[in-house]
Amino acid sequence: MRYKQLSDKKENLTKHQEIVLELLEKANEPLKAYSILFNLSEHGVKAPLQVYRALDKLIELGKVHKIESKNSFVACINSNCKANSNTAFTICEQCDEVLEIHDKKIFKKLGDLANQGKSKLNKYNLELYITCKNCLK
Amino acid sequence: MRYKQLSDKKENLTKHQEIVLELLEKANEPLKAYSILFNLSEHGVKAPLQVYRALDKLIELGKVHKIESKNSFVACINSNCKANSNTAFTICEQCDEVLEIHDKKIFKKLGDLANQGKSKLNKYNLELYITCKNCLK
DNA sequence: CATTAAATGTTATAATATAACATATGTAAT
DNA sequence: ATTACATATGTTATATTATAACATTTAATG
Ligand SMILES: [Zn+2]
Ligand SMILES: [Zn+2]
Ligand SMILES: [Zn+2]
Ligand SMILES: [Zn+2]
Repeated sequence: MRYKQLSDKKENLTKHQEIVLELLEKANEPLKAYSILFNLSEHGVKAPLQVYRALDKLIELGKVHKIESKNSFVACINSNCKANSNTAFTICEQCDEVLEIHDKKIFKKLGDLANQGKSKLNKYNLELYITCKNCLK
Repeated sequence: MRYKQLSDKKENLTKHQEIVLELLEKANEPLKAYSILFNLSEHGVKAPLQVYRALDKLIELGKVHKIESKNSFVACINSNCKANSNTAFTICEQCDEVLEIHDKKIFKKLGDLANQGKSKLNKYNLELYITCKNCLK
């Protein structure tokens, strides 16, 4: 197996992958690809492709998720997401806060919705637009 | 109240709205906006905006849904979707078949996932990537 | 018919994402 | 260390998706 260390250890992300991930972790909110690009222009990231390639890899590693309905990206805060691309988020429509849903049974729950067991669930993408508890007050 | 008939009766869609909806209903699969545009160029639809405006209205009416992760649009086959923009689909990764999920309790089920009842679910977008029962064989 | 909201037409442009191809770098086998 | 190979980078151009801005038209209401 090639690139064993690069694949298995998070410390061995490439430079671009690392700074994109760091930026997303600091941001604590979804960022758009071009916003990442502008933020990192001082660090040698000069073209959209450099951002998209880093994002693709980070998504593949489960370290970043894409929020499809916002064309935005967030750092994963759930160590269980390592090897897949499932995403489940709440998004407050008032304050834009985005939180990753933690629910150990979510895969089963969503699988049940799929087709009463006749089909096989591979991956899910769930976006719940809410009014968060702070904004409800 | 203005435009009462236009708002309440599906027969009173505007011309563009009607032909876009008809195309989507005939297609039986998700179509992209520009594919709709090219398909309808013979019917006087000549610019992206004309498609997007019709789609926006149809989505607002619940007659069309957007599949966010595919930037595609489908006609609603569920008469219950009238007044909102909730979407729930299965998407077969092998054959690309897209089906709208019918589940009367889905709103409650997803609401439970949101935040143990501390937040208010307004709208959901669920995309389940599956291998459908035909492709499993 | 005057008022108003909604819909259309049109041109331009913004925002998001990928193609294509050349070069460089890290890993493993000989 | 040389070769082979996969992955990563750099760069330019282009494709795809979506909206801004503004003028004009159409349809319902009173
Ligand atoms: Zn995660
Ligand atoms: Zn909020
Ligand atoms: Zn529907
Ligand atoms: Zn299938």
